[in-house]
Amino acid sequence: MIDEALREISRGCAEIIDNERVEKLLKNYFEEGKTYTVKAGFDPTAPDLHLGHTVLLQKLATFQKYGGRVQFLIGSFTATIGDPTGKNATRKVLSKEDIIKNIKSYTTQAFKILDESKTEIVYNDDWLGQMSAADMITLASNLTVARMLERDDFSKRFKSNTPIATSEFMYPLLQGYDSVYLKSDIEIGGTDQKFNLLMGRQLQKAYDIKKQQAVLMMPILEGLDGVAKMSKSLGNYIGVADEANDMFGKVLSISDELMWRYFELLSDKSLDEIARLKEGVANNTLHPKKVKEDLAIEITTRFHDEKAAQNAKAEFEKVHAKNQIPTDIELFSCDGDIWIAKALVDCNIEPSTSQARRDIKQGGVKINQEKVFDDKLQLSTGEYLLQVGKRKFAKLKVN
RNA sequence: GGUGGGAUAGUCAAGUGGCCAACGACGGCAGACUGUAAAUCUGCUCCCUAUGGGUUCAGAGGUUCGACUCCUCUUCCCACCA
Repeated sequence: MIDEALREISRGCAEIIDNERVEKLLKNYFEEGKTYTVKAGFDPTAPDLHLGHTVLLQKLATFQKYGGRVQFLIGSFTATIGDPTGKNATRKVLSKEDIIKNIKSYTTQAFKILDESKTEIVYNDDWLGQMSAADMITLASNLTVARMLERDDFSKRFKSNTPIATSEFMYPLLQGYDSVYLKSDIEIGGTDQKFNLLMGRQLQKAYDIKKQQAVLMMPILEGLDGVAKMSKSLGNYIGVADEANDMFGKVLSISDELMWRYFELLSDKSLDEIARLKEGVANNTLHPKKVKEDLAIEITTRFHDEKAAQNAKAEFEKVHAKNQIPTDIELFSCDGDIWIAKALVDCNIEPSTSQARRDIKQGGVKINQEKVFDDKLQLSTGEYLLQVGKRKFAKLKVN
């Protein structure tokens, strides 16, 4: 039992620090029914979760299966500083109102994966906001500047003459102090959080918490480009709240290489089964597209439902494999004749008339399925199906 | 506090009086090829109904026929010294 739980917990993990502690906690749970706390922090800097976040959430859900009580920490205080991790510039600081707004959509999305009854939502504003200047100084004395500058992200910024705000130095300390306050047994986060996560252990020791938290790190999920970390600001993400069609399409657009990564970190399939699929693709008994489709179905089903996922698949085939037009196309209308470039801009499928003209000249624009090359074309009364590239569509009714 | 260096398009980064809407790289968009994949190749990449016009090189002034380039002030960043 314990072994099975351990295996499931360590699946996909990049690193576990203090594995013994994890084992002990599990043992206590299975033998005496004792629960334990698992902390994970989330910065409400963006209102929407994406699959990168769900890697952590799924891991938390696994812990919940085996006696873990999740401390879902909203960094309501720390968000006002901005986590410097992995950033090469000081992050923009959020206003209180933005944060509150973000939290709500954040948690509803999270509970698509987490068991709400085993989750406690905590805000670090509650304790960090109470700290006095003296408390801060005491906290800060736990860390030297030299150590801080050892951090890769800071040292890079330092070397490249990118500014580092002093407040950013406080970030790891505050995150670590959260673990002190919450007396967390385990904390999980991305590998890029290692420094911050370990700070929790160090501070728990400094503040005389008997047991230091175990730390479990998950790999960072690459975004759709397969290179950079999935993030909203880079636009390479699949959002939890994405429409089924988008979600399906986005998964299918990832490279074959990246697909295995997504399988490992996002799929519920067993590692054995994934290995089998991989082998099948390698020896040509399985078509990679088929395998990717299954993954897309699985992920889409998780956030929508089976039916929506199947519809998305059918829609996708229709639009892309058979080159037909999608079912739902946004309809626009205008009065009087309209210049084609202007029409494309008005329908939000081109950013500027200049860009529209360029695309037209390059054969990237279709009207009613026919390529157009005349960038001076006027559309007179009637209904038109406008298309830019492969995936931007709009219907326009000219009155 | 002192001294010196810097700020250029989405990002990095050339340009040091007219040849500059500004080299190049990356990113992005479109086309070809495909499995809407990847890789590759080609074109484009400030805005504007455009062989032309407009607004750009941190901000404000100035010198000049002409400024991203020179001068002054301001803001921000960096380095060294204190």
